[in-house]
Amino acid sequence: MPVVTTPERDLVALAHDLRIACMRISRRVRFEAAGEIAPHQFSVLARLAEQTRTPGELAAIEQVSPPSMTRTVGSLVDQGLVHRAADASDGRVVHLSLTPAGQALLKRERAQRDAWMAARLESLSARERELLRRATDLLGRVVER
Amino acid sequence: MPVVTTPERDLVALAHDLRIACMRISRRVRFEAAGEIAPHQFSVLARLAEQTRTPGELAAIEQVSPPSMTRTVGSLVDQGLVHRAADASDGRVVHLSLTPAGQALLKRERAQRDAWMAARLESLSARERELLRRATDLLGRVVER
DNA sequence: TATTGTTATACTCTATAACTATA
DNA sequence: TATAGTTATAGAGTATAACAATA
Repeated sequence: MPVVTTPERDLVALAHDLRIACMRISRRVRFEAAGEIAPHQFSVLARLAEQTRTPGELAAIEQVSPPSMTRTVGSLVDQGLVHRAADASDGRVVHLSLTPAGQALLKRERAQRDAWMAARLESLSARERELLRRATDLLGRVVER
Repeated sequence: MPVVTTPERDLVALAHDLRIACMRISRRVRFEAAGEIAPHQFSVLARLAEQTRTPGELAAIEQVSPPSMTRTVGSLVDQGLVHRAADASDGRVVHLSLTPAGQALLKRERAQRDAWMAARLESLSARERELLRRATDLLGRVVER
């Protein structure tokens, strides 16, 4: 029986294989380069590294309820990783930012994850790395909002 | 100031960007193609689709404690997605497998995830898809055990 | 009255320790 | 005595509902 190859079929097959590859890498990074804090805490630190945010903003970005974010932030504050600051003009608002310890921890975690990934790529040829370089740029472009 | 580019630096930069791209895709698949069951339940169904396994094997593979797996499996059994069977010769052992409903649910979930990914790739040219095809194969080879 | 954030309470997933059944 | 699995209990993370403070 001949294999019928249509563009649609190719696309779905590629989508499947690519998704599996990405999710497998993601899973193994989280498992094998697991660090000092939980994933949801890491995620919040990463958001706060971009810019100062309020609890409400973080809850929306991370798609959790405000009470959950209150709890997560509270834990990070207790660990000395995040700083709470009052707003100058609106007494309801809280501004959250990373402490130096929070910045240092985030940097360590990221280095650990990058090291895991780099170790997988070490055996590749220059040509293969160039292929992945271009594929990475393409992926970034394709999934951006 | 000239940019100094060493092979090591390139490798780490690629590892970082590639890791970020993969984890972002993984995250968005889980968020935006979220289905009827929780991620840890999905993961167990996927393992049981490969082959019949015992609770202890699943706990080891998923890196959770045996009691946690007992609970997860219990929930899946209650939902009619997984079947428990006694071992013929060893009364302590339990064999777990997917029910038809479990197989169907797993198939639906995977189709939903693939559809999300395929939608991102739709706008790509044939040349770009070929690039991703080769990158996907490379990734699979690089991270395999 | 609307908004921001927290507290009250409950449910789920996780873990360690203890227990049951079997080998 | 060791192994496979479950039950007992407790610790996080999450959710909805109710509350406090502020605009």
